Amino acid sequence: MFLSTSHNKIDLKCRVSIPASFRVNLEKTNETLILFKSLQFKCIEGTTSSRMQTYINAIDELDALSDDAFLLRMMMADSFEIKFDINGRVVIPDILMNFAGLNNKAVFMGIGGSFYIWSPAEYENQYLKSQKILKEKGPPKLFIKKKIE
Amino acid sequence: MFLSTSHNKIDLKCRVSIPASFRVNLEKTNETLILFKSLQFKCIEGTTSSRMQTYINAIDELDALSDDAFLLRMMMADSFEIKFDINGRVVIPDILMNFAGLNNKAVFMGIGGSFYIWSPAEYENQYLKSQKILKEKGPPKLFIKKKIE
DNA sequence: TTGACTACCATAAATTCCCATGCTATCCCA
DNA sequence: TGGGATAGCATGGGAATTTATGGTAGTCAA
Repeated sequence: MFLSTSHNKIDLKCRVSIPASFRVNLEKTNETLILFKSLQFKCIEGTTSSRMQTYINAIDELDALSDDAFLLRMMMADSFEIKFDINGRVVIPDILMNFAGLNNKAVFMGIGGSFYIWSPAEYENQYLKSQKILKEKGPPKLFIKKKIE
Repeated sequence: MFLSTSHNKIDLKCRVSIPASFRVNLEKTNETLILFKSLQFKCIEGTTSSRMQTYINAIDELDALSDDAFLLRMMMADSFEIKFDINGRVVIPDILMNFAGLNNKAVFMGIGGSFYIWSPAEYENQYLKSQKILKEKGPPKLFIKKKIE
């Protein structure tokens, strides 16, 4: 489970500390870290090797010529298997730095099965957007249902 | 089940004792504690890891582009897996301290499957509000029905 | 031989762990 | 039934560990 949010610094070598709780989550299951371009947002998505494998398997299930299959393959193409240094830091590939508009700060946002890496500005946007939706539409249906039961 | 209310002190390190009865409830089922921003109130909500896992699983079931999925992911980002010290104390993350307006006192309020942590002032507000509704509208229908049966 | 990349070392700050203390509720026996 | 012993809980403090981050030396390829 990837949870919580934290703001870490990216140095001149594009190195950044992965939050300790995320690292523990990976080590616990002996998984490697995969980083790739988010399909929905201007951010990097990080996940476990095994979860990535399920995406790959999903492609085989799809119509090989479908748009979905096409998109998933493009996603794979910009995926990177990432190694940690002894202090729990990783180097973010240039392609991903540019894609997410990252510079010298990264916001790590755990979302359960994976996590996002945002630029501070983009993170702020998304956070405000969520507050707006919450105000206008209220909490998710699922959440309300579960609570009453 | 989390029941009853208690007032505990938050020290300078943002540590606070979780009421013993809540702790027993977690230990009994070997669950870890998750704290997150309430979606409805200006307070922290506490729940079990397994309950949080059901929300996470739900995200995969939802339309990934929907508002509900978006809000649930944001909820994960504002959730923290919390460890106890040997005395049953936890550290409340800064983000949650600020969100709930907590300072040096916390009111724990069990509500069944989860519990709330309020600032004393906010708790007082909510309590008065509930008393007012009770006076004007009487007890909830659900409650009356249960009692008669 | 220069530039990029990797592996490792160093350090300050933050966090965690554990021991100690005081309080309160409970128990037990005279 | 009263009063002291006991156990569990809430809280304070400080030592030990971990984390985030800066830096350097070694390595490989162009």
